[in-house]
Amino acid sequence: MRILPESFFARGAVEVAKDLLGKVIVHGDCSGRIVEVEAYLGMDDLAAHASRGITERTRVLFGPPGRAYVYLIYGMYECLNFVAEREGDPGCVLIRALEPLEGTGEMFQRRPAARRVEDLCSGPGKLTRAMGITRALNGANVTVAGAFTVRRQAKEPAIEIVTSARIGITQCADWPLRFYMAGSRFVSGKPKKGMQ
DNA sequence: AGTTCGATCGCCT
DNA sequence: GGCGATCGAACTG
Repeated sequence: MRILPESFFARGAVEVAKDLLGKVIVHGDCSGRIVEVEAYLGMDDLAAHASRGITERTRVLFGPPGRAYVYLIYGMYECLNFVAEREGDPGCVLIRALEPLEGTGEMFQRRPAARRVEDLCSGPGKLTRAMGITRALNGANVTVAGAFTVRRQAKEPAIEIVTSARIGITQCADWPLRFYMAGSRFVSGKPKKGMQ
């Protein structure tokens, strides 16, 4: 698998978000295929942290692309984003769900509440816990060889992308910036019968 | 210095 | 389908 270069991330957040579907996040011995993402834009997107301007927390969003933006939500969960756009231009992609590939034993140890593989990484807070991704990785460059990277498989299966509104926000709630793989059992949400 | 509330999850009904 | 847990960032005075 090849590491995605910085140029992959140096594009519009929506484009990067859609193209990240099917790519593989590797952290240590664990890896997972991205099946659900959300795009967060710049100043006009009031749901995006970057819309409030540069602060200690959001600084990495205004830096070079291909960096991890990891922050704490609700006092207990971490969320993983990858910075998009060119340096100085904010925009990022929130990773919402993964299909676990390698290291599932380690993932179950970190998330004893998960009963099935489908529950391991089916949400932004779940996947960071399962993969062992914390704020210590905030600002990390994922485009260079190391323990934390995003990769492209040699043979990428064709995927169908479904678009919807983003989840759990109040501002700009109707913007169609959530993307997920059609038919995947690993996306977040309720285990209802029928599709989402 | 104090307050508000959030890009969530898991347990309960 | 509702709600409690739990804490840091950002904003107010």
